[in-house]
Amino acid sequence: MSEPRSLHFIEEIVEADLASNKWQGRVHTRFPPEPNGYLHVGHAKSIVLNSGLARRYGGKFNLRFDDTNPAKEEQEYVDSIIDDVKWLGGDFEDRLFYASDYFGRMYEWAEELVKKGKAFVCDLNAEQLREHRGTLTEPGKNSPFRDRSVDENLALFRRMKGGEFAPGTHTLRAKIDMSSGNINLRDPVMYRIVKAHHHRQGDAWCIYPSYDWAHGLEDSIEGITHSICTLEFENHRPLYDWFLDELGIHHPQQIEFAKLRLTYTVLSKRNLLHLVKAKYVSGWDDPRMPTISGMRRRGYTSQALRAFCEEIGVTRNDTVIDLLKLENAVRDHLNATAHRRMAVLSPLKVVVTNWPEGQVEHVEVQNNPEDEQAGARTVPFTGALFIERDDFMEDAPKKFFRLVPGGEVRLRGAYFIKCESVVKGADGAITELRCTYDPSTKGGNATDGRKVKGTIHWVSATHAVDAEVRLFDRLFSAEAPGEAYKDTPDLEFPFLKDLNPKSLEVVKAKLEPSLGAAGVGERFQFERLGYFCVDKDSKAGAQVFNRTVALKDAWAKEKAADEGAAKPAAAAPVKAEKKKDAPAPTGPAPEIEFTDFTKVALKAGRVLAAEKVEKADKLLKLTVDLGEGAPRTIVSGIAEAFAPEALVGRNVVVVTNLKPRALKGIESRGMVLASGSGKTLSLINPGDVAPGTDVK
RNA sequence: UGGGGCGUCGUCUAAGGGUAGGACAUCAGACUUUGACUCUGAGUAUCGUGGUUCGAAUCCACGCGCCCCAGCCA
Repeated sequence: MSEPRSLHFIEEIVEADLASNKWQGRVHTRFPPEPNGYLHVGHAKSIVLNSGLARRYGGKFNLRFDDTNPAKEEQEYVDSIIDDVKWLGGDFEDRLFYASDYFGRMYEWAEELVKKGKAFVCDLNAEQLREHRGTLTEPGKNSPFRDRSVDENLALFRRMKGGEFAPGTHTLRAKIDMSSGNINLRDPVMYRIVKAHHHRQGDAWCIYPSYDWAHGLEDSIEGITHSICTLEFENHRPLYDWFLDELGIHHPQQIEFAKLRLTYTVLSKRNLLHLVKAKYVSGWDDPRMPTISGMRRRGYTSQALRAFCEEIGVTRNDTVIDLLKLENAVRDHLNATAHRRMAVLSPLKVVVTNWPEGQVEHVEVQNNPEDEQAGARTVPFTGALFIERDDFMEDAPKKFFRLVPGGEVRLRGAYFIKCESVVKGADGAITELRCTYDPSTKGGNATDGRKVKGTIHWVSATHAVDAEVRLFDRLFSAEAPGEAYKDTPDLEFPFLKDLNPKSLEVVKAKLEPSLGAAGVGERFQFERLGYFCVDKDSKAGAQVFNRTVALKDAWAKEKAADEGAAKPAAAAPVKAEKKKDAPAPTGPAPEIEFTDFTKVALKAGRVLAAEKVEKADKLLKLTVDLGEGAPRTIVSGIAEAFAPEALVGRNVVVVTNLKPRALKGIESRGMVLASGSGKTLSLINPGDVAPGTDVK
C-alpha cells in the first residue's frame, strides 16, 4: 500500500542489538502498568510499541502488574487492564506477571545490598528526609543513620519486615551520593513501611519496595532486554543501572520515549479518576473518556487505535497530537468495514401524495460501496417517510442542494421526490412536507437523464424503529484543558473549567428496520451522519446507539464559516454598535464560544503594512505589530471603508486568541475589531498604547 | 541558580554531509445515488548567530526557547 516507513529510534536500537548479538538474538519487552486506574489511549501507544517490537523481531512481550503500592491498587483495575491489553492485540500469551510475586526475591537482594554496605536503615521521618535531601541547586546532607554497622542495619531491616515499626518511622535507603545533581541518587528509599491490605499478597508484607528499587529487579527477573518507559523516567535511569550493577544480575537497557498527549483531552490517571469519582462522566468506560474501555464502548476499533499509534511515531520530542488524527484513524477503518444503514436523527415527516395508498415497496441498497463483498439489503419504502430536518430549507442559499419548496431531491436508493407544499403548525414551525414522487426514477435514476444534485437519506415512517442515539462531542472545549487556569490559586482541578457542557446530546431517532436486530457492539455507518455502534445500555426494543465519530461534513463547515464570520463581532464588546446584519470585521471563525467573553484576548496592535487582497473586494492583508517579536498577518474585511495606506501606522484592537484561518489562501492570525458595516465602518482605537498592551 | 532532555510545515513525523519528503489539518478543483470516500492541485517548515565544508536540518561553538526532577507515588 504505502512505502515501508523508516525505523524509529527504538527499532534502530533493537536492530543494532540484534546485529551485535547483545542479547543473544533475544527481544523481550513488557508493559508494566500499576493497577490503579483504567488504561487510556496513552497506554495504547506503549502497548502497541512494546508488543509490536516483540512481534516484529520475533521476540516476547510480557504483561506485568507493577503492584508495589497496596494503598492505591484494586482488582477491578487488574481485570480491566487485562481486557484492554488483549483487546488491543497485545499478545502476552501465558506471561501475565505480578511484581508482588517477586517480593521475596527483592527482599533477599535488599539484604545483599545491606551486607555489602550499600544500603542502610534510616530513622528519619518523611519531613526530616525532605530536609536532608537538599534542593535542586543545593546538595543534600547525609542522614545521621547513614553509618550504622552492617549488623545493625540487617537487624533493623529484619525488624522492619517483621512489623515491629510503625509506618513512616523507618526506611531502607540505598547509600549512593547525597550531593549528586540528580536528586534520585541522593540515597533513595528502597523500602517503606505500609500497613495496608495488598490485592494479592494480603497482609503477608508490611514493607513495600519503591518503584526505583523494584522496577529493574522485575525486568531482570523476567529477562527483559529492552525496558521501555516514558521520558520522565530518564532521570531514574542511573539508579536503575546502579541497583542492577551492584547486584550483578541481568541488566536490561532502559529506553525512554515521549508519552502521548492529545489536544482537547486529559490523560493522567489522577485527572481521569477525578472525572469518574466526581461523576462528571458515567464511569471509566463513558464513551467520552479517552480510556481504552471508553473508546471501545464508543465504537473505536482496535485496528484503528493501532493504526493511530503507528501513525504518530515514536520519538523523544514532547509533542501534542491533534485529536483529529485519532478521529481520522477510526473513520478510515470504519469507512472500509462498516455496513451502511439509514437513520434519521431529527425527523421531519414527508407525505408522498401520489404514492398508492398502503403500498410498500422494498428497495435494494448497497451495504458498503467501498466493499463489494458486503452485498446489499432491502429497505421498505412507503408514502409516509421521515427525512432529516436539516435536509429541507424554505429559504435556501444557492449552494444548498437538498430539498427546497418546488425542488427535487433523490431519496437514496428509491425515487426522486419534489416538494409541493409545506405544512406548518400554529407556531409557524414546519410539521410536514407534502411531496410527489416520480415513478420513472425508481432506484434513483431518471430515465430522461435529468440530474438532481442532492441525495438524502430517509426511513419509512410506518416501519421505522425508534431508538436513542447519543451524540458525543469532545469532553473539553479547550485545546489544552486547564492550561488557562493552571496558575489560578486554590483550583485543584483546573481542567474542569474547560469541561464542554455540550459533550453529550441525546436524541430520539428513527432507524431503518434492519437496525432493530443489531446487537451490542455492532458498528454501522448511518449514511451521511457518521459511524455508530450499539451501546451496552440497550434493552430489547429500546436500543441505544453511540456515535463513534461524525462523517466529515463540507456543508456544515461552509455554514459554520458563514455564521462564524458574524460571531466574533457579536462576541466582542462592540456588539451594541453593530447593526444586526453587519458583516464581521474579518472572517475568522472563533474557537471560543459565543458566550465566553472572558476568553476573548484583546490586544493593542499597530498596523505596519496593509495591502489589498487579490480577488477579494472586501479584504485587506494587514501586517500588525502586537509586541510579540514577529508581527502577525491578519486578513480583515475592511477594504470598502479604508484604503490600505490610510491604515499604516494606526493603532487597532486585535482579538489575538483565535485559531489561525486561511482567507483567500492567506493565513490570518487574529481579527481586527471594528464597528459599523460596509463603507461606514470604523476601527476601534485602543488609544496611544504600545503594541501588545491588553485592552480591557 | 543544580542535573537530565528536546527544538524540521498549523500539528505529528522523515531525511543520519548532497533535490527538505509523508501523514493529519487547511484551501482550490474533479468525481460522486453519502456535501462521505477517492483523485488532482496549492500554500506553509529546518529556533537564532557564527564557524567547518564545494555543499549543513545533519558536524562544531555560543546563544535562545520549551519539558522533566526536590513522594516513604509510579
